[in-house]
Amino acid sequence: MYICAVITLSEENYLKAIYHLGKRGSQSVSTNAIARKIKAKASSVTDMMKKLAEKDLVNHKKYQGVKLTEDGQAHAIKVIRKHRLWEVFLVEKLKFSWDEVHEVAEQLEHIKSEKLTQQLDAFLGFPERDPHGDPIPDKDGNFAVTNKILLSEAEVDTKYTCVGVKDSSADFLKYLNKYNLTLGTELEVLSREDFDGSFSIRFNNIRLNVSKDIAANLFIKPN
Amino acid sequence: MYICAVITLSEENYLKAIYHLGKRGSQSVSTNAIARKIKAKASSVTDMMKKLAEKDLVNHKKYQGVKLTEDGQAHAIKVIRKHRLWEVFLVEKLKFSWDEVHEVAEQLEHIKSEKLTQQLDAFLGFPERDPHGDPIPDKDGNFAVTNKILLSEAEVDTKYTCVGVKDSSADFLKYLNKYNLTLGTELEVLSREDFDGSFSIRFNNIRLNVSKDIAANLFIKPN
DNA sequence: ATATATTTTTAGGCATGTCTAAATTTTTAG
DNA sequence: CTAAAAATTTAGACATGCCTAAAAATATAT
Repeated sequence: MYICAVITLSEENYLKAIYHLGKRGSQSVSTNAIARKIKAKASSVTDMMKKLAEKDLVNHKKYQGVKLTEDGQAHAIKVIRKHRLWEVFLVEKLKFSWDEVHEVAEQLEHIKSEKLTQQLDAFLGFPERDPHGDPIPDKDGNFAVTNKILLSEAEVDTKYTCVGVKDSSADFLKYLNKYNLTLGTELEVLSREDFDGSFSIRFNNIRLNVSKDIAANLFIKPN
Repeated sequence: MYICAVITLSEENYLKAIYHLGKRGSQSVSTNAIARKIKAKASSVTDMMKKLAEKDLVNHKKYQGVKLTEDGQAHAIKVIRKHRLWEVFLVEKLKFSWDEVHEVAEQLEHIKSEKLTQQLDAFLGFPERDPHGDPIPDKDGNFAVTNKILLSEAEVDTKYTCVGVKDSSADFLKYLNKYNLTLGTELEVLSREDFDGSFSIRFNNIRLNVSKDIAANLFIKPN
């Protein structure tokens, strides 16, 4: 068995960013996109890409962006698995609200212990999704995919179920809390305004107008 | 309220080391002692002591060692609180054995989130001791003290209860596992050999000879 | 008391991960 | 097609936290 070089906390954050930006690591990602995500300068990203390429975690062609290698993708998925498991733990066991978990999970996702991850998974009952509706990879890196769409892409006069959020910033989640729009809520799309891209929806017997920005961050699936 | 400067992971490890070496931070600790504990060179310790002194976490008199300030002690206790709470979590909830928890707790103790610590404490039922018998500080930094002694200091022909371990290295704990010598076990001290400092003890109806080294690492209290 | 040994500090160097400023390559627009 | 704009990389710098080697202070032993 081959000994995996130590991957630092910083490197893990880059791998995760590249994974998310490149649609699960399948696409090539630009230096600038990574810089925005990581909140670092492009030059810092280039430096790090050289290091990750050296470790065979990404393929880097000068001026052409990077793509995760098999190894890089596998590692990114491990970090994401830990992040999402910890989120479930925080909400289910420690009574955190879904808008409070992200920051803490960002720290916990870097804890290195195979046994910890496995046992945590078992303790939580092998959950399939985190509190934001995102799928949790299993120990082999496989995870469920749903035929989810964004509310902004929904058909009018159709019924859906809310299954996830694209943006899990506290502000967005607090908005959903305010209107009791939780995952699993059934909703009907009543109309769409061409002028501003806003939607009128009905759920729990209330009618709500949501802006284009809200609609572009809420995942739903047809009933 | 005053804003506490960020304390790095490395700084936290030094604070913890000084706390343990200086008998809960009450005594002055030498540079070399810290270096041994941290497994770093004395010169690195001096560098770090300057930084900690700058942040008012230790008092450092040149060539005279360091002592924790109130702030430094309070912070060390917070780290120790987290370390011990996570150990309880790993053993009670995730089925870790007491000889496996240390390394993982060393990572988890640095996670920064007041709420996480408080909720974890509550989730575990506000435990008073960790799996090795060490007291867990409460949120204000107070913790139980027991009149424990080392087996090596025990009276012959006296009955005691095993309440903790001084050294919690995996090797020592595995030795105790082997003989089923768990915390809470009642034992009788039968004799002590002047020649090698070993003890003969009886517990669970078995008789066992333990070396000086074992005796110097097992805490007991009189029944 | 003084020479030797030990401890501690200083000085200078190195890797990590970041930055700014300048140079280079690629993309876009006229 | 070429000039300007945008993206990317290079070069050089800095803070952190560690190191080695040498100097300084303290402790120990005869």
